[in-house]
This record gives sequence, structure tokens and C-alpha cells, in this order.
Amino acid sequence: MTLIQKLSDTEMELMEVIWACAPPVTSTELLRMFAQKGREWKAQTISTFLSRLVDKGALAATRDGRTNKYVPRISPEDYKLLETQHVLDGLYQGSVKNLIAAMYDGDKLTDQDIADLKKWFSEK
Amino acid sequence: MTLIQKLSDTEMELMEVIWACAPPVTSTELLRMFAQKGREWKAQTISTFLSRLVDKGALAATRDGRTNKYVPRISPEDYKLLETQHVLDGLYQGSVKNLIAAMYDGDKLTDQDIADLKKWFSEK
DNA sequence: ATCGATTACTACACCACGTAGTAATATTAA
DNA sequence: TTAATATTACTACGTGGTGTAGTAATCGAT
Repeated sequence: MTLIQKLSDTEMELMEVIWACAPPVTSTELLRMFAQKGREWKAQTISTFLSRLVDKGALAATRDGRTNKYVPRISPEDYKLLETQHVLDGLYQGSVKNLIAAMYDGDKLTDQDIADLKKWFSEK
Repeated sequence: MTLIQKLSDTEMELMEVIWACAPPVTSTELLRMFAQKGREWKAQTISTFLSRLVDKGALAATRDGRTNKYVPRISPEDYKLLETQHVLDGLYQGSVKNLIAAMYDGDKLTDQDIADLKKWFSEK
């Protein structure tokens, strides 16, 4: 259920594509998709990443003949929330309000941001 | 001005202490402070970390006799904002609103959070 | 039974990290 | 002024992650 290990940048690149293209996917399909995006990988490279993603708990693999079919074990939303929580805990004592206040104090919120959020919150 | 390189957990531990104790500080002072906290380091270990922090742009060192005095080149607030921006860009297209919405949709905002933020925003 | 595709296992260079030894240097005390 | 000492600079090293891929094993199709 809960993903434990953090994904590297390239692993995330893989996951993004897998999430985007209705899973399950095979390594061959991924190879093709990445080739189209100009990411020319050896078949082996893709396979290695897929294995690691399985090891890290991000993907589940089921054997289908001689190929594997891969399905995400976590949604992009949930993964991002985990990451977010981690940052929040590490930098802002887990408090979103602290984050918002810090951004505000650091002038990182544009007037537009503030207007949007104000509106958004008034609707909740 | 802008810090480029990311700090490791232990480097952050150092920085937190340095930020907390009115800088400039020397390695010896840090050694003592960490010892009090039960962090028994060899003098060398502290020095190595300090050097790396200088390399990474987090600290400035000025020679004073045979010791170095270290001063942060970035405030904790600014460092945290950099980290925050990084996450925001990587996960939420740089939009705070996307982050808030994602947390809301993922039930990561308590009623208290929402109430606090609502109030906070209504005052801006 | 063989060939071609795919995976599993293994490898490897590179880099960060935590930790610290040793050599160089500067300071202070004798 | 020299000897003892404090501090830093340079170097090192084991561990583990990452990006990339070779080679060997396996399995389905011809």
C-alpha cells in the first residue's frame, strides 16, 4: 500500500509515463514510447529500471508468457502526497500553514496566488 | 547569493545549529555544542563538514589566526524556500494552489488546517 | 529443436555521504 | 626563537544509490 522507498529522477520519469499511459504496460511498449520522446535506451536499461521500481514497491509485475506486465502500486497523487508530507515534516513541522506563511514572508506568493487561494478557501 | 547545492541530512544538522547560535562560529565551538547534544564527533569530522558546506555555498569562512570563522551565506528561511520551490516545481508545476488542492483531495488537510488557513487568508 | 524476444542476474563507473587519518601551518608558551 | 599544540587542508575509504548495460537463462513461436 504505502510506498517506502524514494524514487530517483529517472525512475520518476518512467513512472510518469506509466501513469500517463493506461497500465498495464510492458517494457517493449515503454521502450517505444521513450524512443519517440527521443530517449533512446537499450531494452536492458528499461528492464533494469522496471525491476528496481518493483523492488522499491512502486510497480507490481505479473508474468504474462515471456513478458512482464507492470502496474503502478501507487497513484501519482499518492506518491506526490508522500513526498509533500516528507518536505512538510522536514521543513515546516508538518504544518501547511507554516509553509504558506513562510512563502508569504519570503515574497514567494504573487498577488495572483493569494487571490486564487483566498477564493479557493472561501469556497470550502 | 543563491545557494546551488542541496545539503545532506547531516549537513542540515550542522546548519541548524549554526543558524541557531549567533554566528560566526568556529569548529571548536561546534564540536563542543554537538558534544553536549550527545553527538560525539572527531574534530576532523566537523571540519570536513564545514569545508563541504563552504564548497556548497552554504557557509562563508574567514581565516582568523589559525582558526576559521564560519558564517551562513543563506538564512534558514531562504534555504527552506529554495527547497520548497524545488518540490513545488517538481510536483505541482510550481503552483501552491495545486499543492493545496492535492492535499485537500487526498484528505491531508484537517478541518483545523482548513479553518486556520481560511482565517489566515481572510486577513490578507 | 531452434530461434528470437524478454527477463534475471551481474557488473561497473561515478558520485554523495559519513567518518576520519595524516600532513601542513599557524599560534602560543617556554 | 624554538618547541609544543591547535586547527585546517588534503586525502582516503567503505557504503550505498544511480545510470547504463552485458551476459546468461527462459519461454513462446516456427
